[in-house]
Amino acid sequence: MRLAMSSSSKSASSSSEDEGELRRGPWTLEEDTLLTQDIACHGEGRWNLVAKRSGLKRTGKSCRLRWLNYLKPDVKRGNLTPQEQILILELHSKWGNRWSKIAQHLPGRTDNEIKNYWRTRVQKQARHLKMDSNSATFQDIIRYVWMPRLLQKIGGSSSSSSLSLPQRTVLPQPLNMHTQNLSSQHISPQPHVPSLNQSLFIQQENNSSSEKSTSPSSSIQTFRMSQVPQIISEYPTSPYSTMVNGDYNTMYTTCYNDMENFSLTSDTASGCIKNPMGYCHVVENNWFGGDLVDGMGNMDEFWQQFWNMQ
DNA sequence: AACCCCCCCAACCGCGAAGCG
DNA sequence: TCGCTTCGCGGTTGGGGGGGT
Repeated sequence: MRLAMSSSSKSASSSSEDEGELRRGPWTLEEDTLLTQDIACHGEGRWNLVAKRSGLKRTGKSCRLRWLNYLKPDVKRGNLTPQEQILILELHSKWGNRWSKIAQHLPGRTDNEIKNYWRTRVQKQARHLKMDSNSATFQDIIRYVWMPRLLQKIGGSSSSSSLSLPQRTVLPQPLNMHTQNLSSQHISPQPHVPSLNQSLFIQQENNSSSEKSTSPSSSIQTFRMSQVPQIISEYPTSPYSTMVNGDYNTMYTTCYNDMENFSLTSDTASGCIKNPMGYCHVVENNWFGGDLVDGMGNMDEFWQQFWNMQ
């Protein structure tokens, strides 16, 4: 606990805070009550005044933060719903780290909470992928992996959602044209929700296997994830076809050749491969446990399964 | 049971913007 | 216009707790 101000702390006292020691650290129930009562009587704002008037040995700043992030009645507690997560991902791609602006579109959620979500969940995955979370490649992963996964969760949930996506939300929609090919599959995607495999993986028909991972001059084709839909639609008979024929023994290797590009190859080996061009992930076809609709409690679980495949 | 490690999130900090006399 | 105060934002920190060994 760091309730008392440590003597080494620098900006402990500023201007009008000389009388008595300022408290820091976690708020007590008594402090919460004092603050809540004061705001109930006098309203928000003039936070330094609130701090003095209520008798709290806190800075106005601290009072404001406590109220806005915790005590305010409409602050929503608990985990972010998939809908909220999608909204955050989408709005962040649009506005970057404008947390308060993003928070305005999530009623009851604070900028602090959204910022924490981004740092602890999203940036963590970027770190694992050895990517900059702002890189185009990682943005593509969010759009073509993460968001479809969340959409599946929403679509797969029978409960009605209280938060609907705004009209402008651009849903990931690669490869919808292949949905009809799934009729014989165990995969049963929700309407308009491409399955993860559909979204991401394309299979190389001539399996030239292991040397791909060691020779940068092999037939690896490199493209951005966002190009996948176009590539497939433009070259339906190319060496690549969508992975819809259910060869569940095939291993897939996703090779990130650099920060901006990646290539997709197939391989029969398992494990993690380093190739001279960069970092490779070997992903088993059934890395999602077979049925894409079932069993994914949350995105952490999703990523957990992803990394367990490494 | 004890210890360690890591993650989460509440709270803090610095700084620039806005407001005001 | 200036200087002071207040507000609000984004980045960072570190305590608590859960999970693993």
